[in-house]
Amino acid sequence: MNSKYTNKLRSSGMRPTRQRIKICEILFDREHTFHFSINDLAEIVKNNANEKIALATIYNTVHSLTKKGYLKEISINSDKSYFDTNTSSHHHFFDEETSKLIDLDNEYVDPINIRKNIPGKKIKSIEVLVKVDNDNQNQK
Amino acid sequence: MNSKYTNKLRSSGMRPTRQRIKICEILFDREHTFHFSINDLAEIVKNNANEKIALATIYNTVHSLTKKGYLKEISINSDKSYFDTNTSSHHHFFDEETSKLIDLDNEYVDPINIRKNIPGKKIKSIEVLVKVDNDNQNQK
DNA sequence: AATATAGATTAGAATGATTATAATGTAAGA
DNA sequence: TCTTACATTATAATCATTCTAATCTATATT
Repeated sequence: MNSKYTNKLRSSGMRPTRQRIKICEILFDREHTFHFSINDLAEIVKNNANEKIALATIYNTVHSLTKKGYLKEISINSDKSYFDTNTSSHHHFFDEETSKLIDLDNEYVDPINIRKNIPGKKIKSIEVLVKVDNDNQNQK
Repeated sequence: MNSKYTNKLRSSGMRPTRQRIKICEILFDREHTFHFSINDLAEIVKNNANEKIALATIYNTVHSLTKKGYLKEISINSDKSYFDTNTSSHHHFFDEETSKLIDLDNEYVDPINIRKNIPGKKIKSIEVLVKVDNDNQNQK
């Protein structure tokens, strides 16, 4: 049981279990950034892995990876959580037709200056969500 | 059965029922913009109204008002929907400590220019979410 | 004003995402 | 190899939301 994720997990204080390694391979052995819901991931695990992983384990592992900073949670829709393997601060397009997320890297958006502040509060993040829809479609 | 909301509802193609008028009064008889979850609203209805309104009716009415453009849905948390009586395009602070939304009017944010586009897609909205937390608190 | 009916409300059941539980399994240090 | 703290698992529980089917009502028609 060895994988390039064994150390990554261990050094983050997570025991490198079979299930976690498998999930890491699915999530991070990719060319491009990957947006997914828990359900998407559970489907991939089911089709791809040669062993079952309990849904609760998938939830736990994704949440642990998020807490450790290897995944980023994104809130677009209220009915489901999305996660992103691109953990850098960046923005998103959300395609209303397909309900898919597309990264919008910082280089395409000028720095955003907020000319208001809330007493006693500190800005933790600034993120832009650009909703798009088909070009040839009428307003709803 | 008459109210300043009777015509507003009727002219939007919604029958002015007792329940809808009551909900409109709760939502719109306010000085300031109001951010709420369905649960918040249901609590207010329960404490404030002298009649029960079924939860399903509250959901239906809020969704109808949203569809008609009198409310705006905001996605912050994946576990709950928030709505806003300020339907103009504007941005938000989200206080991570209290889980409360605060309006961030456009005047405090410079126009945002997106230097990327998706073929065949048209931008419908651009919104900024600024997450804040207590100033004197350590990073998690 | 009385009637008919399309649309609205209702209570409760159903659904779907997520979390909790408690039993069993396992990584890793002694 | 043993031990044990942590993980995984199947299942049940929870919570927000939606569906259903019965009842009600606003309003157009008589």
